[in-house]
Amino acid sequence: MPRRSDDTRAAILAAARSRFAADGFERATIRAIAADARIDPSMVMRYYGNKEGLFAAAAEFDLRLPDLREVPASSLGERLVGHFLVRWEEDGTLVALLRAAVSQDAAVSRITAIFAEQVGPVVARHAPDPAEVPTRAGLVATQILGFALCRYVLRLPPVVALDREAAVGWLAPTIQRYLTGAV
Amino acid sequence: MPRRSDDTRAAILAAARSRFAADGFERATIRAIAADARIDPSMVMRYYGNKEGLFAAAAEFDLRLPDLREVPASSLGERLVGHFLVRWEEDGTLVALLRAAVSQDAAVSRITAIFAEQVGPVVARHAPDPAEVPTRAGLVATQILGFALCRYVLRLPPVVALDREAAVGWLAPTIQRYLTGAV
DNA sequence: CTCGTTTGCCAACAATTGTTGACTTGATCT
DNA sequence: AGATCAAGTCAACAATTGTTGGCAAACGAG
Repeated sequence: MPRRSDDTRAAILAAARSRFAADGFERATIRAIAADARIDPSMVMRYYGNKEGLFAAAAEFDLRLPDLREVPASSLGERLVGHFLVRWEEDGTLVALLRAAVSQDAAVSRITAIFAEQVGPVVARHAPDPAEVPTRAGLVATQILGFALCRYVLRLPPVVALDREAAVGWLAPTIQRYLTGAV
Repeated sequence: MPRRSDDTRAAILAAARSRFAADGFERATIRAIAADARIDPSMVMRYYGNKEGLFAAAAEFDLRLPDLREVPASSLGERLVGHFLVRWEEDGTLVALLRAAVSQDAAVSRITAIFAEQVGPVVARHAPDPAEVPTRAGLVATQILGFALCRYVLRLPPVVALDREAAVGWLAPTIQRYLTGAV
């Protein structure tokens, strides 16, 4: 059932995502988030319990990986990298997670879970050997998260300068090999 | 000339590196660092000015990349990845830099500088086209930093589980292609 | 309308933080 | 020995933080 405070809750969540993404967990203060949402800081506590609860709510995230069963195995890397790039840019949540992860165990668990539960199955469907699935998913994480780190958090100039096409061109073969390449 | 306080200064720096690496910039408090070094917090201020000054001193870092001019171009990736892994594990400074980078502009500049000044020349010596050097160095950064992030900061289980040999086996071809591969 | 519940704001608390200044100890040099 | 200066200790400040409880207004059910 819809509550009268749903707008406020949503405003808090949106402000929290943006602040967490921009400043990380500790530097994003509840007072700043509340100011962005134009409400009193105490409302945040009422609706989300405490700062960690707010983060947990703001860090809810679905990669929305498409169904790749009909995609030829050889263009898997390309499709995956393309999807990641789009998803990363349209939703700041992943950046918030990444920024918070360095000091927030909850964020680490969330990232771990995302790669295990959402990327894992895709890998499982195409990896040569089931025993290698976690390793391959982990390797995919190293390249995808590393690219996101350099592009959206560190903002290394040459990595920021890459357009989407070039980024896919460089990263896709890497992901492809981590998914299906020989050990 | 050696000062009588050199031992104290070194103890502060060591404690700072370890705390920054373990907790990140904001959660590593001066009080905790001083306690580790068994001195008064005010000594930190006296010798390093403020917290940022302490971090700047603690984040001094040299990759110590070996001279790779005589290495055959084809085993460049392998040598580089191996060196990175060793360096990363013997010195916590890089992890401290990585952890601090999400909220500390100084750390970002330092990482940017390290890759531009220390990795850049290696790339320059082997890249087909000089114009591509920054891009290629940036790509190397995405994979190397991504691996370090997943292994030492996030501690993703499958990435932690890789032994050095396996890690080199997986990453070396990626780095090799970013260094010398076709665009 | 009336009552209870929800929503919101205000002020304040306790803890922690980086940082500062005054004071004491100890070594070094004349 | 006495003077000088670095090295170290102690206590406190000012600001910021997450968090709490009380109170006023708005709403919805009866």
